[in-house]
Formats: sequence, structure tokens, C-alpha cells
Amino acid sequence: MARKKAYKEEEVIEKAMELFWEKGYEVTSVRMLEKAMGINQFSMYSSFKNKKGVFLESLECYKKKAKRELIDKLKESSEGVDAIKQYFYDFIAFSRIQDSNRGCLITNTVSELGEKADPEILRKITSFATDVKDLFIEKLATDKSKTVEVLEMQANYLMVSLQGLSVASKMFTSKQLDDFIKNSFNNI
Amino acid sequence: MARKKAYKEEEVIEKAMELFWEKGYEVTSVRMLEKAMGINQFSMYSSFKNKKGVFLESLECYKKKAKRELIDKLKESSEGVDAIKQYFYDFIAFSRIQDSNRGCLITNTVSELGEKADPEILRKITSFATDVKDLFIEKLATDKSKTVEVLEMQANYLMVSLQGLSVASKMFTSKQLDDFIKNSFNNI
DNA sequence: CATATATCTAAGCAATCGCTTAGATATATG
DNA sequence: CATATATCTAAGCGATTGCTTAGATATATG
Repeated sequence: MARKKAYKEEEVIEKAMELFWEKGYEVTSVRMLEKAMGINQFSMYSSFKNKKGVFLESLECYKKKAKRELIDKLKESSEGVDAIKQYFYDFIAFSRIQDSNRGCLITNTVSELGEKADPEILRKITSFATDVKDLFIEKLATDKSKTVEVLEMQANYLMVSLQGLSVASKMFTSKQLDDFIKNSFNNI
Repeated sequence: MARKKAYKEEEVIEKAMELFWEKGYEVTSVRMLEKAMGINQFSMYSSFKNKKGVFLESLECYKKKAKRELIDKLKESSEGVDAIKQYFYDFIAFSRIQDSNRGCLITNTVSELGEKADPEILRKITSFATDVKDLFIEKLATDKSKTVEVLEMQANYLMVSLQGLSVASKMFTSKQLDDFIKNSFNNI
């Protein structure tokens, strides 16, 4: 009865996500998205409503990619704290593209937009962070001697540490990042 | 012989710095700078050449402010590691405006522009980071048992931690930031 | 006071921003 | 095959971007 869509949303959004990841929200223009996604603005807007819509779906896409390539491994590990340490190392490899690092898309967005970001964007970000933190708590809890207060405290510590790793990965040498990870887990 | 300038560079640049600090480099427009600085574009360009020029001077202005309100205190302290810990707490207060945090202008810039930022911007950023790191090393070295390798390692660790604190301060609760600082200095 | 000149205002430049729309194209149905 | 309709292309919308410039204004000198 009508013409078929020449693309799949799940495929083009991945290109959008990569662009937002590399450039940030504001700098990424609709024209750049057009080229990266391989569709024109009409299609973009009819599929995702507006630029913010493309970004929200990109965050969702990032979440899935991170789960697949990073989080599931941590989830399934039985190494406790060492599994979290490995997660830190894995994250650096995950964020690397060619010979530079682009950080974590979530952390980048926090840094760029802060707490006065759009409420929908904010919701996705905090939900992602909560998921990771809960997983950290779960792994930390393999040490049964830890009280809930200690677990909460250590998880908070690790979450902030991860943000540091994300930003620092953009400029620091891998030696410096290694020093950071080693030291970070000295006291847990 | 000629008309007098109706403003002082050092005064208007402070307003520019505050704006860049709050909004980031890209989002801050020349029209916004005009209003914040209280001068028009002609004056802005004749004093600072272009937008990048205003930003470079803003970085310099930030450096001075940080030195005055933050770094000098650390420099003059004789508390060793505890002085650095205090520096972390002081930084949070330093970055606070009203009831929200704007992070560190240097860290914000690293996060936004990364290593492919303009070379002049990059130079200022790395020089600032080096100064802070050297100061950390100096304070860590009050413990004479530490080798140069340990000093380097711990300073790297602290530098990345500080970046984490900067980004996290934008979204996390002060309880979470406190947990972070406490844990960060457990193993030094 | 008259003049030279730096500094000001305000208008305007081309380029780009996010977004819309009119008209051409393709395809599942009667 | 003819028709209805979703999807495509491409042009263009007003607003904003960084930056420039022509002309008005003010002031230290001869």
C-alpha cells in the first residue's frame, strides 16, 4: 500500500551514537548526523522526532553496547572486587577508537550538560549510573564482612573513580591510567 | 590624542571566564559574551582578537583565581597528604555556584575538546595540570620513605581522582563526593 | 579651539543552526 | 493496471553563529 523504509532505525542510530560519542551533543549538527546515518533530515525527524530524540535513542543504543561488551562480563564474573578492577581496564579499551579515547558517552553528557540537562536525558543518565552502581555493590558484597554502609560508600567511591577514568582517558598516558587503576583498588 | 578605553581587560575577562566555566566553550556565543562582559563585539575583538583569544585569556584568569583561592593554600601548608585531601574538599567549594557545581574549567575543557583541541588551548591546559601535579608530588614527598616511582604513581592517581571529582560534582550528592574523598586517601 | 586618532555603536556579512514542506518516487492493495 | 499512501529528495524557513566594517563619538595633543 505504501513505499518501504529504506533503512532500519536500529542500524542508523548506531552511527548517530558513534558521532555523539565522539563529538558531544551540541557540536553534533543535524547535517553531520545526516551524513553519518546515511539518511536525510526528513527521515531522521520522522523516525526520531527531533535532534533530542536522536540523542535519546543514541543513549539507549550506547547502553546496549556497553551491556553487551562490558557490563555482562562483569555481571557474570565471580571474582568480586577483582572483577570490578577488570571492568575499569575493559572500559579503557571500550572507549578507545584508533589511538585516542572518547571517554564514556554518559560521563561526557554529564560533563557537557550537567544537572540542568533535559529531564528525559537526565533520566536515562541517572538510570544507567544506578544500574552500574548496583552491580558494583553486588560484586563488592561477595565479601560478606562488609556492611551495607561500607558497600554504599565503596560503590560511591568507584562510581566517581570511573568518571575520572573517563575524562582522564582523553588526555592522560596509559601509564597514568594504569597508575590510577592500581591505586584505586589498593584500599578496597 | 585619542579616545580612552571604557573598560579594563582584566575586569571584563573575569566575566567571560565565569560564562565559559558555566556553559562550556562551544555553547558560549559571542553575543552571550558581549552581554556578560558589558562590551560590544568590536571591543572584544580588538582586545582579544577572536573567540578563542577570549577563551585563552579566560583560562589564564581561571588559573590565577585557582592559584589565589586554592593552590596557594596547598602550597603553604605543611600537612603533607592531608593538605592534598583538604585541597579536594576546597575544590568542591571552589566549584560551587549557588546550589550547583560547575566542575573545574580545565577538566570541563578536556572533556569537551579532548586532545584534538586547539594547540594553544592544549598548551595552557597541560601546563596547568603539570603545575598541580608537581605540587602534589612536593606534598607527597614530605613522607621521605617514598621513592620517586611511588611519588609519580600516587600523583598520577590523585590527578585522575581530581578529574573524577570535577565531573561527579555536577551530578552526585555531597555524601557521594565525601565518600569518594575519604576512600581516595585511605591508601596513600 | 582645532585636529588627529583610538574607541565606540550598530548594521550587516556569509555560513550554519534545527526544523519544515512541497513535490517526486516507490509499493502494497482493490 | 490503477490507486492510495508512506517515504524519499531537495529546497527553503527564520534564527543564530563568528566576525567585519562604516560612521559617530570622545579625548590628548599642537
